[in-house]
Amino acid sequence: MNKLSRDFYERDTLVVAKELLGKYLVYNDNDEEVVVKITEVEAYKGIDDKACHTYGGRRTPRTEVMWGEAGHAYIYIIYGMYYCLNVVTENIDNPCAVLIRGVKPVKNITKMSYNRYNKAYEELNSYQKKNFSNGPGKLCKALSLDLTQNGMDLLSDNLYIYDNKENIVDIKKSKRINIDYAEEAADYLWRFYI
DNA sequence: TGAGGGATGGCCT
DNA sequence: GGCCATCCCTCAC
Repeated sequence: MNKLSRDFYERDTLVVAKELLGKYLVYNDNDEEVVVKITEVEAYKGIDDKACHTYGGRRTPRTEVMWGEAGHAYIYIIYGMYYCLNVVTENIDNPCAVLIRGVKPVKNITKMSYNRYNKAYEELNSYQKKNFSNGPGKLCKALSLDLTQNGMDLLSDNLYIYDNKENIVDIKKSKRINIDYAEEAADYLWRFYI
């Protein structure tokens, strides 16, 4: 098992974001292991990035984890109803993160399906299967992540990312999603997907 | 297949 | 009091 090291996360956010594609995210929930493959991410580059929660040096209870050590999970509530999972990057006091926007189930899809729809995967309709975990709120629901896991160390045994040694060749990029308020930063091509 | 809109509540000023 | 790194349903085509 090639669990990603602290060094991996303590680097430039754009580099980490791209290299997270194809990696496997593991969550041990009550001794039931769920594994997914990361397929879509976005980079949020700290105090100079108008789309970032820490833009302008904002440091609040919500963003506190981003100001800390790289390799921890930053989870927040969005639109009052959903959770988003981020990975903290760069150094302490340089509050950057990578948002995990999409994943594909690798192991224990049954548990994920019950988390998501309270149904077996085989019972889902084609729309539900197609949109199973292709969004930040959806993947948190599928993995059963909420604020309980905020700040969790990704070098722990409960929540971590490992390198499956898959060769990712064709990385696509685009503007980040739903950050129209971010002026010129809304045009940066900091969304990466495979 | 895509656009349009409602739900919903914590966070921050 | 306004904003928001979303999701899902509806409806039209």
